[in-house]
Amino acid sequence: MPDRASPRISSRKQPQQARSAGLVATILEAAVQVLAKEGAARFTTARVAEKAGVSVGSLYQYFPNKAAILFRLQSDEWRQTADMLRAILEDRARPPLDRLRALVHAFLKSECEEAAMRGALADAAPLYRDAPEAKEARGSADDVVATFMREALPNASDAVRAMAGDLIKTTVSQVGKDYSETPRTDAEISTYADAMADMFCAYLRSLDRG
Amino acid sequence: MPDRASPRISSRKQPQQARSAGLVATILEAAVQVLAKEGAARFTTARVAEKAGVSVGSLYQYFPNKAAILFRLQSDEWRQTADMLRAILEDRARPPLDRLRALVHAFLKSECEEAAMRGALADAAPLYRDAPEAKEARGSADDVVATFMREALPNASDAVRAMAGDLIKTTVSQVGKDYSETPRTDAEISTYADAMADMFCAYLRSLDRG
DNA sequence: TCAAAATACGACTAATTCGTCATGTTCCCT
DNA sequence: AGGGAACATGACGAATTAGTCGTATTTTGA
Repeated sequence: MPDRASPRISSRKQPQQARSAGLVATILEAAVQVLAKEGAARFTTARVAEKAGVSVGSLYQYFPNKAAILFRLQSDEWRQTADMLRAILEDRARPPLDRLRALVHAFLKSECEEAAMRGALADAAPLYRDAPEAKEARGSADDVVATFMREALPNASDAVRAMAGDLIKTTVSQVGKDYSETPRTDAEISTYADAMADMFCAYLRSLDRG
Repeated sequence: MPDRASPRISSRKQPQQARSAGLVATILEAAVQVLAKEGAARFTTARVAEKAGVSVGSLYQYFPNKAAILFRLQSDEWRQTADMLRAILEDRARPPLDRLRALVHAFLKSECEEAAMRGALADAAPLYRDAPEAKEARGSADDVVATFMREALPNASDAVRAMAGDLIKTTVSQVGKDYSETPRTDAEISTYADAMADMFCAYLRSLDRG
């Protein structure tokens, strides 16, 4: 239940010359830094512009509003991790549960990197999450998981598969966010990932048996 | 990474006459409604005061700032659900895994009630979560879970028990929040709770075996 | 070369918000 | 009854913020 309206978030205009393309990149980099260092509450267009060494006016020429910058950052994150996870899940050479374990490790590790920025981005979620563009993005991971679950649970019903897939998806994503809120060593991350993977594997095996 | 400082959040003064005690109650009720109906972004002291039929000045006599109201709401929630969950986990008459299942059901159901208000409260978390008072509250659930894990995993090592307890705690809490973000029927909630409980049970059984 | 298009600038406005304080009202106790 | 303490009021100040717009500068292409 964020801001009243869900204003458009799409790009205002596309950069056409080289300098403006660079400017957009500069703004996004500055946005990441402001978000990580100052937090969601102090993330303002003015601060981003200043950090980028650019005027607010220029900023608003390529982003219609503040939410658009945040959405763009979130979008880029999603694309990046989605690609990574898809590559793991679709590698049919490995047994399904192996892939699941690899996925948990990769995801948890990725969540723990740039944790400050990701946390602040989550804090700012109310500003962009209700935009129509954001809703579309959510649905894209579903088919990949569904395909995977058919391989992992050949003997289960569709309903069970859907439920299990949903549960794993939600668990990995939400627990990952929570876990990454405090700093962790690589060893800790790996141990925790193994525990999560153990849990999923035990669950899927029990489902597949009956 | 919320607001710069973590200002005091404790009560400014205690109500001493009956009318002011009632006033505090009225304010809290109004706060719940504003939070649920308007969302975190539009939760302001002025709006709460208006909804309560009270002046801002009166509000600030019992709450030092806006965060204090939010923290109080969150605090009350925590106390309430913590009591409920403790009662379930400590009922030694039932087998541990039964209790765990009951806990998942109770928690998920509770999360899905007043979901709008709880969601908004979560959105506002950056405002109060770094206050010292909030940090204390977190640690209280740990012993209950630890005790339970000793019963549920008599054959496992302490390290494994701690990890499993942490994982279950985090999963229930985080997945519960995520799941309750969209409206659910009782049947859906129950099915999902069963799936989660199945997962935990399968995990704990596999841990206890080896 | 030069005009038009694209880009960059930053002072400014309108709106919103938190929290205070001087003043008025109600309650309690003797 | 009446005096002091507790309580209640709401206009107001100070601060912050999102986004605009008229102007200046740079690039492009003919």
